[in-house]
Amino acid sequence: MVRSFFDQSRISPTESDGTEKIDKTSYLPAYVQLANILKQRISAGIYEPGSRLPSEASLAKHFGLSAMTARQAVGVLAEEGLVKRVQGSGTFVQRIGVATSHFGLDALRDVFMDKDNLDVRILKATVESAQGAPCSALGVANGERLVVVERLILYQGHPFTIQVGYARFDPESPIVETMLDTKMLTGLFFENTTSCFMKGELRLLPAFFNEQEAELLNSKAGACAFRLEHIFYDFSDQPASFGWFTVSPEKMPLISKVGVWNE
Amino acid sequence: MVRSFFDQSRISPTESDGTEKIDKTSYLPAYVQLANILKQRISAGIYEPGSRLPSEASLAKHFGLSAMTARQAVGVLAEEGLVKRVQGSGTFVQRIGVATSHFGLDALRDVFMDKDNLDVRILKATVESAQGAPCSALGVANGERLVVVERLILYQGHPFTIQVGYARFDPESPIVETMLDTKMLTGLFFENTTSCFMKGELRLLPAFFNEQEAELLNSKAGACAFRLEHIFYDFSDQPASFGWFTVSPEKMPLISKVGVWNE
DNA sequence: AAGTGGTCTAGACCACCTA
DNA sequence: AGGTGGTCTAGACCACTTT
Repeated sequence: MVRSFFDQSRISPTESDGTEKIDKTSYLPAYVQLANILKQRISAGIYEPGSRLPSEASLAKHFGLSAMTARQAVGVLAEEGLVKRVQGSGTFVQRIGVATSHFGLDALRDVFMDKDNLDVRILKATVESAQGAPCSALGVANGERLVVVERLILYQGHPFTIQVGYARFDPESPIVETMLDTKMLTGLFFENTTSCFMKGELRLLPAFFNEQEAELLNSKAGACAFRLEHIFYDFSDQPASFGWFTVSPEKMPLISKVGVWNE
Repeated sequence: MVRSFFDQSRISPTESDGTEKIDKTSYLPAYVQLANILKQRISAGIYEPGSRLPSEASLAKHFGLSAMTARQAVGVLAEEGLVKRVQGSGTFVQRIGVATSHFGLDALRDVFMDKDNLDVRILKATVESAQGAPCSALGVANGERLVVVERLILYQGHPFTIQVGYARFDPESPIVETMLDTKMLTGLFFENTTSCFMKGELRLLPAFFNEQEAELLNSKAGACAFRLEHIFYDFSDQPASFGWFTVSPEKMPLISKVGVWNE
């Protein structure tokens, strides 16, 4: 059997003796303690990938908890993707793999939240005829007038990203008002403002810097970059705004951990 | 006041009359029904961004539910990022923005799960001297021997992605065994196999196809692509395997929806 | 002190799967 | 039929924030 290389003694030098208890006086909630015990057992190979976890009822009984608390513990592992619940059947240990993973825009959020160190320069703010991607993204006829705004966003004094934004040209629209606001930092596409959008769609794409972008962002033309496209919809579900951020992968690393990391 | 363009009458043509009830005979769980009511109120502007949701206790009372059930409903919105809970203070409606978002590798998962339509060709399987990225990623000395495997993965008969993988050369290691297995599909980096890794780290990068990749994947050299790097660690927390997938953005779209989409 | 989210209990019933 | 996860109740106490 191939797995003989990975028998228990080799897997888990710090063997788990099965005597783990829940410390009800601990500041750590019981469900977190149980979740940690389960994680440790998974990482030690006691619960192998593909196998079934003890039922929530038996966990509750064994650890002296109520069923809801045991369930909450299993829920932690389920949210982390370590385990998969199947109604009527059981909870099964998942094998780790590249596809069970997701990437958050934490780096972007951290930068946008740190308002004190943010600065914005308007590179361009005009009205143009619609054509190409913005035209189809906003669902407007070719040649219709669109507001175009380009911004250079600096973080801690250094160029961070370039944003390009399009919107239908409507003098009464507060979207256009906001787009043309020079204090754009407190404007669209950031959490810290009064937004008039209820939903949006983001798309992450690989791209490379053109010469202008490379110069503005202190990079090299042709270097690879992320392009984060965004479409926001207004209250009548019409696409109201389209645009994208261009940012280098160094400034927005997309990293994801899978499996058991905290033991 | 700028928001005058967005007063209630304009926001919500299908006004919510506040008479929503929980149908306890419905097949839809009560907490889902309440979550939907809350979402609708948010999308209708009844709960504006930044404002506080009714407390879980008052929701429970108003809708005739127990506190736990009301809490579960609010939890749905919290998981979706529509709302943020602050202990001791309340639950607040979040404004939508680019940074409150995450991208899953659904497309990759769908392909890797559909084993019937998958095919793998080994492009290369050799032992080389370590240098460069694989060398530092695996934490081995320059010049140490590494197993290198390159695979072309086809989906429904068409080239889908190229994978390159490195591992320390250890004749006894089942990792190497698995890497050199020509039936690699049922091998490493996929969920549907016996894995000997307990944790891994993924990194998503922008890249472009080189000539070989472009030819194998029916694309053009210089076209932008995603590069999904992966490092897996063995039971002693040593990096055991390093590699990456190269895949075109058309075949692995990374899309994320934010805000209220189901009304 | 009052209100809020966070945890927890000891039950209960249901939908689903497997034997 | 029995086991499993999924939902739900009606309480309780705690930690934290606001007043």
